[in-house]
Amino acid sequence: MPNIKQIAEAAGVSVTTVSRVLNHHPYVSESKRKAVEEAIALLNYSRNMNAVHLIKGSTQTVGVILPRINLFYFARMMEGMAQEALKYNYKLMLCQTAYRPEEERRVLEMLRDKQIDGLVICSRSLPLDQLEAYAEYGPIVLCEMVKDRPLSSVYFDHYASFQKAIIYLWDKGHRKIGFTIGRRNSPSSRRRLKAYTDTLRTLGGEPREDWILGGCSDIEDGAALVDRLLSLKEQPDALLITGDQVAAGFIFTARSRGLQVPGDYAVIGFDNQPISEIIGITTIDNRLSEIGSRAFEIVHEQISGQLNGPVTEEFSFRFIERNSV
Amino acid sequence: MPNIKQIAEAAGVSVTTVSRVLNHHPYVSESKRKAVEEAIALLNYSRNMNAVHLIKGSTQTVGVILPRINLFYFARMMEGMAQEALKYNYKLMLCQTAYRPEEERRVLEMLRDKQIDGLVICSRSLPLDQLEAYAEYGPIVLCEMVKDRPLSSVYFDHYASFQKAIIYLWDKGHRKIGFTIGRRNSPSSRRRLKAYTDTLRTLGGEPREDWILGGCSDIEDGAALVDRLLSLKEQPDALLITGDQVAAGFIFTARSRGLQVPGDYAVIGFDNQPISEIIGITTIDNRLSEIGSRAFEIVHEQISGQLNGPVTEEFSFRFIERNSV
DNA sequence: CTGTTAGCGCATTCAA
DNA sequence: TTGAATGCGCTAACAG
Repeated sequence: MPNIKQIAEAAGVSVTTVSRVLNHHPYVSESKRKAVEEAIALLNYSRNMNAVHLIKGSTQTVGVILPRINLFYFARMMEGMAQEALKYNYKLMLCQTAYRPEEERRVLEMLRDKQIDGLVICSRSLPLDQLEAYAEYGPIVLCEMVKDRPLSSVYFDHYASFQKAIIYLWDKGHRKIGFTIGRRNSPSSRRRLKAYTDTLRTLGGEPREDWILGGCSDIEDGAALVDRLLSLKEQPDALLITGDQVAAGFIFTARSRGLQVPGDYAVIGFDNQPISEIIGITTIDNRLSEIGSRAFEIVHEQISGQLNGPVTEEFSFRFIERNSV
Repeated sequence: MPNIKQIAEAAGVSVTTVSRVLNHHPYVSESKRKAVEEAIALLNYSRNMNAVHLIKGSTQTVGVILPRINLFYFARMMEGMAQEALKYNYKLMLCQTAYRPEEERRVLEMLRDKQIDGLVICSRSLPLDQLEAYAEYGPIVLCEMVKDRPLSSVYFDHYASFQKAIIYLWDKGHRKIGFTIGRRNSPSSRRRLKAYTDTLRTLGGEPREDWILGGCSDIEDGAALVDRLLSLKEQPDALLITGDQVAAGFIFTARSRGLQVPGDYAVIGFDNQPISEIIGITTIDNRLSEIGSRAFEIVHEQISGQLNGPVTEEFSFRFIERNSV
């Protein structure tokens, strides 16, 4: 592969001139530009971008931390980011960490080592303090509620949406309300738990530990939920299921066992995933794709200096009434 | 951010020595190693990886071309790749191209420009000839059947699986068989079309143009399929639906309209997606995750020189009989 | 408008 | 076991 010097020689100009035409600078005579372009074509030249990155100190690449790409929740966010990245000609480094702290740390180190210019964290296991230590190396945006830290945050209010859903169920006459979560100890799960406890207490209901059903991320988990519920001493009559795929798995399996949804169980799903419309699941749209694109956009604005300091943006949710309650 | 020179000064050694401890070379005295490590810790130093990439001529990064990450088919492959990439400490650059040729080309140029060391193409719109031109810059693996070209290929046999499914339907007494596809003109779709035509002709059946239903990628498309079918003059009584999400959308919507599946329509899905087990869809497992991980592995083996020249690997499929036929 | 020159931060040959 | 010197390929300040 030829380098810039060889192009300069072939075109009979200096490397600077070659660099200028490469970067579309003005002040290059038409004749020399032609000569350079011809040499480039002739020798099939292309820049070594690593040299450009080295000199510029940036890579036009943003990293994305998520546990698993093959979950609707994250795939949808990623899609939003990818669309945005395309606009600005940025690249996305996908880092599927499976919630392993050491992998998350490796990505943070990529930020420090200048392999990426910024970072979006969809979900994490590392404590905020550890993330914070890397904020000096480049913008970091979290897709969860974070305030008063050098980290940006784009999120949707899990607390308020849970509250809304619980009140809706309560108004429909349900008193035994349970809910599912993915990871037990994630920041979002903790917010939801708090909303569950607070809201039920306020209403005069009873939050119950055994109605908090962990480990529900995918459709199979929803299917397995039926048996988990049936094995409880006392069963809830309504469920908030965080993820419409999970809800769909539950509803389908429950019905195939002769249980009624709604009826035996009222269900509210989350994310307004396409399946929820088809099955008619009442759900809460938390605008994942928009959160993803906005997260990328913030990173980009911070990299390019249009935005200074961390920002926090809350997205409002949309309650969608269908036929599962 | 300090550089290697400053570390050398702080530690009272030469940059070479610093470089040696950075790269875990032997022949560094314990005392100097200590001094260097202390200086690194003290100044909070880390390497600028772009300089390393420049000098080494590689980035430990593999690009992935796919149209949309939020489709099960691609998310699953990506997951396989990501798992493999983790093993070798490689990074993955996700390039969601929406089948736009100019975006695909941009990724190929990244290969040429040394921003990525290799490339996996899950699905494409560019012709093979154009891809081939970039093969000299680094290993390219396609997830489709490609032979006798400087491109590697890991694929699952769409022809044989379609054939198998059609014969199965035929044996069950179905004579009016149609099928869905995503893009009309993709290489895989063409293979399937050929299998459809060949197999039905051999059996004495009638392949029909109006029973080839394009534009089916997601669950909503499956739901919409019901009306499309009902509006046909003559309807098929059996369908191959490429993607269990699509099949699920179809089955659910059909049933909610009072149609029977199986009964009014027999359905065979594809991919053995989790939803197919829950709904009981007869399907063909094409081992997407394995294809993804093997694709990455091949790129990696070729980058590291363990493998020379393009390889072609076919994965066998698995027919899974459930209750939709 | 153009070219000379000095780095960007690091790995590596070569000589000691 | 160590270090000086060279260069990876490119950009940009500077001088003309």
